[in-house]
Amino acid sequence: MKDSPEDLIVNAILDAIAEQRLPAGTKLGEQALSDLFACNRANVRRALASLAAQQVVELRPNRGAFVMTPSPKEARDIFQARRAIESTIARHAAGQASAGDITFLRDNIIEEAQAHKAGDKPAELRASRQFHMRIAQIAGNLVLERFLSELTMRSTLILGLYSRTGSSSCAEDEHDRIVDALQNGSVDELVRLVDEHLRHLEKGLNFEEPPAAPMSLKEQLMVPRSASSQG
Amino acid sequence: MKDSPEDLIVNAILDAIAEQRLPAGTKLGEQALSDLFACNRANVRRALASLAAQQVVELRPNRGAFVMTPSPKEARDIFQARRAIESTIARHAAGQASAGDITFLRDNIIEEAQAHKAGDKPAELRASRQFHMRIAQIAGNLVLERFLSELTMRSTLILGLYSRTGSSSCAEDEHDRIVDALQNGSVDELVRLVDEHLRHLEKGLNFEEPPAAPMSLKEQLMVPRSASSQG
DNA sequence: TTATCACGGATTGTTAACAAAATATGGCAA
DNA sequence: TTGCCATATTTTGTTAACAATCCGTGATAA
Repeated sequence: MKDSPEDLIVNAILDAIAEQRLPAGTKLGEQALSDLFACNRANVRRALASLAAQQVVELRPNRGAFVMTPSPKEARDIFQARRAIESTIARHAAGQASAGDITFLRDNIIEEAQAHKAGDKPAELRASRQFHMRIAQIAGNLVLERFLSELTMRSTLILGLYSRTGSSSCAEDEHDRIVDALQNGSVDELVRLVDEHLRHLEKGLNFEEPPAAPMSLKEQLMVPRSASSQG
Repeated sequence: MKDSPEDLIVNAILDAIAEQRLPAGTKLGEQALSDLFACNRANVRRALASLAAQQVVELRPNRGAFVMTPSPKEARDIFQARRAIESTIARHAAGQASAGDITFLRDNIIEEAQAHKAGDKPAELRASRQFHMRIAQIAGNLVLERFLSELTMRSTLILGLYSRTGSSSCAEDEHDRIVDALQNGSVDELVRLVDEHLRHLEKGLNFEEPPAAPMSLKEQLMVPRSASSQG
């Protein structure tokens, strides 16, 4: 069960993105990563290639690797894909949930609400993502589960770029009703709720104002004068 | 527009798999690949990491890379996922096809039929795959298009492992009717036809007899005694 | 004959050094 | 001060050599 150094890097980066500790556009330098994980650059390189294949990282030749910055069009595609995949997942998960699954989901909703109240954004995002992924596990289709894993990851990046202030709180009650339907085994109701939930999430996005992309630690501090608020 | 050596390797392997020139289980030696593509092993390694992230290649530590051998369960998951994704694609493609799209698809059907008659399996598979991928392009969702690309690739591997003899010929007429519905813009009809088409494809699989996996050139010739037909 | 074990060749995994490219720095002229 | 250019440093890309592991072969013993 020992993970290869490459998997370690991949998972660490995915976790960081899932909790919005790594915002879109962040540069992922090879040296920095190989120092952090105490391994050689070859492993870092393979890890970045894997992440690039999952569209979570952008590989610019001779420039390096950057956390992907989804465009509005990509955001639209991703949520459309999520509706397609999560609807199917819901259809197959309905009535399949064990008692343990239901307990997990109920607890998860509480956890997310508490994190939200406490202003702990990483914990809130992690919980929300776990909610969707757990239902995918219940459905039992590993392919759809993997696709959704990728899409929720990219959704987190989108949220970080385009979400309106405080728009994620409306989802709490929806998660509750989804578990109700999941437990009752009312398929059509469940599918409807999931689809609606995702539409609400997408509606909470705002593509008007620019992405406001922070690039790296250094660039966050050393902003070119014109973009600074100071005269 | 110049491709990096890594992309070159990835695409070459994907093409080979799509045309069933590389059967499931084939070993992809690093030396062999770096010789073939006249590049260093580092690039080969990154290419294999990308392919592994797409589940097209299996990376066994200290053993090497092998073309993925999908299990029956995986086959089921993959076709289930295809129905979910291609239904959605169909819904968004209906009525969106240009004249050029229709021409391409009609020609493609003829091409596939001719290849089938001529017994040219690679050409037939390539055409069939192009048919599905073109419709995905018409739908205009890059995420779903990429997912489908991966799924069709893996479907080809499944076909190579589990397909009954001559079960792929029934699909010709179905493709025709799909283009009809696509052209007419009759959404529900199109979705129904696509779903049915995929169910027929899946029904043509036979999981009873073992995969009969050829592993490498050498192993195809040097079969252990018990598996040989000669006494 | 059959099973086990040791050895040699081949393949994968790791590391370090080098080359090429891009970014950052500082100086110069307008 | 502002814009431009040459240079220095950093970072990515490439290559080769070395270490570790696995596979096939053949010898040995029951």
